Amino acid sequence: MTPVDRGRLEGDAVDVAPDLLGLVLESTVGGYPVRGRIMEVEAYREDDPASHTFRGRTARNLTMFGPAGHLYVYLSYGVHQCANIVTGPSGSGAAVLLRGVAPVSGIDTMRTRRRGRQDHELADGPGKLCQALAIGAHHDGIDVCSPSSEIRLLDDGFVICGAIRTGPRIGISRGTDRPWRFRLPSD
DNA sequence: AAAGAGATGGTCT
DNA sequence: GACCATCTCTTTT
Repeated sequence: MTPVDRGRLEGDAVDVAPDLLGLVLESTVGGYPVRGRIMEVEAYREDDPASHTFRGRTARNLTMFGPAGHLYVYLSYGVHQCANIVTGPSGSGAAVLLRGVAPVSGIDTMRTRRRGRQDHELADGPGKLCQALAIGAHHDGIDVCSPSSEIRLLDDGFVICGAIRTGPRIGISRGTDRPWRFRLPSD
């Protein structure tokens, strides 16, 4: 279980996105360690009409224009938090949306935070994984490559079995032709 | 099994 | 004032 090197995240979001599959997202919020394996992601970049950065810098999307390896957190539909890993060279306005993780450890904490749900639906959506890992707006901008961060990205050497599935992104109305959604089998 | 609708608030036009 | 990078519950086939 080693930290992910920032250099691995500095490429184009569309190339980095499938490389994030299988990595481990860890949260130590509240002193409860929780780990989930990244099963589904989507790439967003500045030249992309579906991206928050498409129309340039704003107060909200500033983190996406910053250095790779930081967390971009935003409020979706006024209800749910969504978390992204910033990618690309600094200033490129790109990130990878974390759409789903599978519990690796701390599953009891996840059950508490997502009371009433079956284990397979603890973190199988962008809003759900933020609930399960207790990721909030105050985590926007934190460095997931730093050992001292509450939210971290780790590599446990997991080897992907089977082909990565790709397809159009979910929940958007523009840029739907870009097949920038990536997921592991058995999600 | 699939489809529909409400919640709810920040962001941008 | 419109538009959401969603989730859950309810209703309909």
